[in-house]
This record gives sequence, C-alpha cells and structure tokens, in this order.
Amino acid sequence: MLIILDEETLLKAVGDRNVVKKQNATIYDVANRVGVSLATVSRVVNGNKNVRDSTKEKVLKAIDELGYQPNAVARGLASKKSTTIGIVMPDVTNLYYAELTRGINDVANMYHYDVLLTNTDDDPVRDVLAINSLESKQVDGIIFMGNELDQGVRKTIDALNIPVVLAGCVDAQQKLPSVNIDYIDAFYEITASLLRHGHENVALVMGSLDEAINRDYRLAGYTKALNEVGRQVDEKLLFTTGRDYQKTLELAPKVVASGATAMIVYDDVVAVALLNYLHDHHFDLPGQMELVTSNDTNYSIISRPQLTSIAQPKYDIGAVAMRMLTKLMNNEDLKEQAVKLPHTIVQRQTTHELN
Amino acid sequence: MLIILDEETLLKAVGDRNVVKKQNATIYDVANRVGVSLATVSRVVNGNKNVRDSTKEKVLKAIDELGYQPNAVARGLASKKSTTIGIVMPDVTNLYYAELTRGINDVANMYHYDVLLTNTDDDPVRDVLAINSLESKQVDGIIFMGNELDQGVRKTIDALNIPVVLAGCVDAQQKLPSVNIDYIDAFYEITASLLRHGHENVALVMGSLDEAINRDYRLAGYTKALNEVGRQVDEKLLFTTGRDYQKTLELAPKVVASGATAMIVYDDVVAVALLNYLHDHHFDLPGQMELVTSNDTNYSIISRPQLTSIAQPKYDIGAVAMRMLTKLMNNEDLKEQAVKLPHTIVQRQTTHELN
DNA sequence: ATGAAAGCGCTAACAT
DNA sequence: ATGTTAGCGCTTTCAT
Repeated sequence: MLIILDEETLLKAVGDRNVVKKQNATIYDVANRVGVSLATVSRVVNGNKNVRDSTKEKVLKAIDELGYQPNAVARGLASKKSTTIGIVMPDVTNLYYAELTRGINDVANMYHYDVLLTNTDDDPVRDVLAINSLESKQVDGIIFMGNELDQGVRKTIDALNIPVVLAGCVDAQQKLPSVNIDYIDAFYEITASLLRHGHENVALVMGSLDEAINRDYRLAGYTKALNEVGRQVDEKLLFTTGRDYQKTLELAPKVVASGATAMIVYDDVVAVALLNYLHDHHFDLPGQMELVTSNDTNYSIISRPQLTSIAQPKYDIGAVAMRMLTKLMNNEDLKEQAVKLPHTIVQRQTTHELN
Repeated sequence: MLIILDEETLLKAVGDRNVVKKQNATIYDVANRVGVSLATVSRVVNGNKNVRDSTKEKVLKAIDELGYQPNAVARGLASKKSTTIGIVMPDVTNLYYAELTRGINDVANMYHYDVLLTNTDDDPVRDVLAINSLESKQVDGIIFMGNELDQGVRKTIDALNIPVVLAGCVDAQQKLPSVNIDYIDAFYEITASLLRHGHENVALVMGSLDEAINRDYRLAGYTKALNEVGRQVDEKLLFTTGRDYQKTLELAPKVVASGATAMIVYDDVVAVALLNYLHDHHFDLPGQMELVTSNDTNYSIISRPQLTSIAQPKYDIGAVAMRMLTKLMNNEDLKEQAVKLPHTIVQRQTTHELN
C-alpha cells in the first residue's frame, strides 16, 4: 500500500524542520488547511473586500504557518500581468545609464514591479532581440534607453501590445513617450556662454551624426548659438566618437590640432579622456582651453581639475520615466508625451566664469 | 448572428496589417493552421528530434507567418523553469558592482537566461525581501553580491530550493559557492610591499568591521604582513567608512592626522575622495603619502595622479559566477566551491616602485 | 460572503 | 512520428 504523506507529516517524521527544504505550498494547500475554497484564499491574497474578517484571519494564519508565497508565474499566466517591466539599455557600466537605471528601479520597486535588465551595447539588432525576448516574458512595460531609435527598433516597438517609455533617448518623430532634458536648449546655452568668452573656435565632440540626438539636438543647439551671432558651423570643429576612454585619447590630438580653444563634450567618459590628455600635455585649463561636459556623473567631480558640466537630473529622468510607465500600464493618460526635465550648468574648474 | 473573425480575416478586412496590433498567436493557432497537434508544434519549438522534416518545415513556416512567439510565462508554469535568474546587489551605480553585473549579464544571455535585477543598498532586510520576491517569480537561480552575508540572508538562502552563487562576496562559513579574489593574499601582499618602503604608519581604510570581508579578510591580510615583520596592528591606523564620496571627504583629515604616510583603501570611490582631499591640500603623492586602492575601476585611471590598485578581474568574477550558476541549475557538480580568481597589483602614480 | 469551474498557454508523460 | 490528455498554480466569471 502506498502511503502519501503531506508536507506536515513528512516534516514531523523527519523530526527537524530545518533538514527538509520547505516544499512550496500552493494556494490549494492553504485552502485545504482552512477548509475554504481556492477562490477565498485568492481573495484574501489579493485584498478583495468580499471576505468575512474571521475567515480572512484564518486564511492569513494558514498562509503564515505554511509559509505560502503566491507563485508569480501562475499568477501571471492567469491574470496576464507579470508585475515585471523590462529595461533595454546600452551598458550598465556607463555611469550615466547606471544612474537612470537606479531611478527606474527604485520607482519600479515602489510600485512592486521587478525589473528585467538587458544590455545591448547600442546595437539595434540586439535591441530588437531584447524587446522580443521581454515581450515573450510578458513584461507589463518596457523602458528603452539608448542613443538612437533605429528604424527596426521603432517597428518592433510599434508592433508591441505593451507600453514603452524612452528615458534619456529622444524620439525625433515625437511619437513615443519620453523623458529627457531639453538638449537643444542646453547645447545652445553652453555654446552661447562660451562664445561670449570670445572664443573663435569652439569644438563640439559628440556621437555619430547618424543619430538624431546628435544631429537634430546637440548640433542643432550649437548651431543656433553660432547663427545667432552671425556665424556658421565650421565642420573642422565637429568631432564624433564613441563612449570609450582609450579611443578618445587617440582623438584628442586631432581636437587640439583643430585650433579649438574651447570644447563641448557629450559624455563624461569622453570628456575625462580629453581632459587627461590635456593635463598630461601640460595644457592650462581653463586658461588655454575651456572644457564642458554633459552628464555630470561622478567623473566630473572626481577629475582634477573638476569638470564644468551640463547637469542632467539623471536619477529623476529614470524615476519619471518609470512613473509614466506605471500610468500607461494602468491605462491612464499622460499629461505630456515628451517630458523635459530641467537641466542646469554646473560651473567647476574647466571654464572661466559662465554667464 | 455573431461572426467571429480569426486574426487573418480581420487583418485582411482592415486592409492594412500595420493598423492592427498583432494579437499574439498561441501554439494552438500554429497547430491549427498546419493541421497538427499542439505537441508537434511544441516539439519543433523545443528542438525535439521526433518530428519529420517536412512537418517541421510546415510548422516553422506557420510560426513565421503568424509571428508566433512562445509565451515564456506559460512555458515557465508548465516546465517549472523560468529561464530567468535574479541578481541581488547593493547598487548598480557603483562601478565595481556594475562591472560584475555586466559579466553576469553577458554569460546569462549566452545561456539564454534573462536577468532580474534588484538593488538593496546593503540592507539585509531588503536583501531578504528581494530574495523572496525572486523566489516567487520562480527564478532558476540567484547571484548574490554584497558586503555581508547577514544571518537572516543566510537563513533565507538556506531555505531556498534554487541554487545561489556569491559574487564578490565572501562566505566566511564556506558553505555557499562563491567567486572572489584571494582578499587575504591581496591585502597581505600590498601591505608587505608598503612596509618594505620603510613606512612606520600604514593606514587601512575599509568597510565596517562587523563584516567578515573586512574583519576576516582585508584586516587579516594586513595583520599578517605586520606580524611577519614583528609588528602589531595599531588601531589608530584603522578606519572604516561607507562607499560615499562626501563622507570620505570628512574622514580624510582624520586619516592624515593619524600620522599615516601610506594608506590602503578598499573601494575606489573612497580612494578617490581621499586622493582629492590630499591633492586639494597640496600633498605630494607618492612623496608624502602612498596610496593604494582595491578595485581598479575606471576611477583609478581617470584620477590624477592615477591610482595604484589591487586589480580584480571584475567582469570575470561575474562571468564565472554565472557560469557556475548554470551548472548548478543543470544539476551538475562544481569542481570548486570557493573559486578564487587571480588578482594583480597595478602600479600607477600614487606609489613608488612596488616589489 | 463563498464556492465551482473554466481557462491562461504551455510541457510532458503516455498512447498510438 | 504524431496525437491525447492531464496538469502547472493561479485569477476570474458566474452561481449560490
């Protein structure tokens, strides 16, 4: 005769609760122990009002005794909600994205979402793969970060049945909800400031001009400031490079050779490489060269001299993006589609007094 | 009469495929379209050999036409595998942990796992909460990083039915699989080196002595080197602080006041704060003060002078930990429980020649 | 206030 | 080689 032991009996038989891994109890076990139906247990777990206080207590007690934890996967299948969101980003080890991620994570946890994280190294193919994978995992929403909204990525997102919010990533077509600073404004302001210092040659160091954020935003702001004082963009002062310390070190002499006496840089890692090149070649900053960076990560405080920077509320960009996503996942309307958070210019040691 | 349209008919009726979001096809839809059973479709999706080539092709074709993507949640419920792992870590914005995370992520993706990420800010309570949450999401394994394996965390992990690997986190009790450098050795070596330079007072700056990694590893290595030359630890030269730039700036004068002429620091953010304090107070490094840091993140290259550092193979620690986890999830045995990856000492500008 | 029962989309025996 | 069927653990109508 086959004897089937239930968990409790088994534990007693073994004598020591700690020897046996707890065999995860199901909602069924809880219902059985209390003598109610699954539905009732489900109701108390989900905070449904329609449960008598006395039974609710009994259920809660049983849950505690059994160490019952709802199985989120089963719940997800039944409810079609996974309480999980996905992040698609270039690289966690880039401080800028790491800070955005932190903001996203904190707000996500606040709303009891877990976060699936994927690094795609700015590769559009991997972006698409990542989004598809997240979709198959039934995430309730996605936050997309990255330099560029590639055509394929856009199509993939359009075909999705779940909301997507861009963070630190512009949508030139203004279709997807996004959170950023006003890049045009920021680059306009800082260029204008530098121009007022009397520079003839202000270099702009950014990412690929194939990307809208460089072409239509950073460069646009820079151009606007130049045009305003009746000047044209000199292509010799435009430089593009990836977010790589070593590669930028190689670019540095070219920037210097361009005759620039001031430079505006789009990423802190790049700016620090430039700074260190100048430092190691005994340049006087800001005397011989003024330098402004863009993201105000720890790098700009840690470097010597400290970097003057366009400051983005990085954590907040992530946090606000996630907050917007929760609304979308809740089918609420958004007040604004393209949120622009305020930026500032933090004056440090690589520029003269800015105004 | 009610007419129920299938997706295809609907799309044709609408006329433009792009107007309608694709209603996710199920395995059932695929089976129907081909005229086979669910099981057959499931087999081709899962690469089961028992399918005739011709039917396999037909199924593949239908999958393509329908844009079918398996529902990972349903699959997870049925198979009891989520192909998802969890990471519990202090803070993504700390470069050290970010690099480990990157290593974990890359190997995870290589094995087709997705990664759920939680920041717990070194709070044991949040560690436990995070682990429980991951468990309810049915992750197949967990990688735990952090300063300390708190008692509660340990109990929670012990009660788990899924494998856990520690990365950049020591288990003083040697029970859980882990990947680290040999901290004792590393701190012994660097202390001995500095002692050979003739220093009377070598300060050690680390995290809380309540944590085993500081007490039993970093301090132990330091002590060993001192003892070896017949000296005792002077408590006045021991400093503890969190990984915070500003707070360390406040600690800096105390370290200087201790009379130390050399210091060994456990974290790069902390080391950079100390360095900048010294720099801003016109100390000559390494002339008046030698300084060694521990993690060899970007900070040590970016700072001026560049920091001499104990170098950890951070990415590899993450990668190896994840590789071990895949084995455990696959019920394979581990050759070693406590893997120690080789460290090096990278000589830069804050120390004299090391030997 | 509570229960019964039908799925959610899939995997995995088992049968053929 | 393919189909049938019974779950996986839960939510959610619909009854009562």
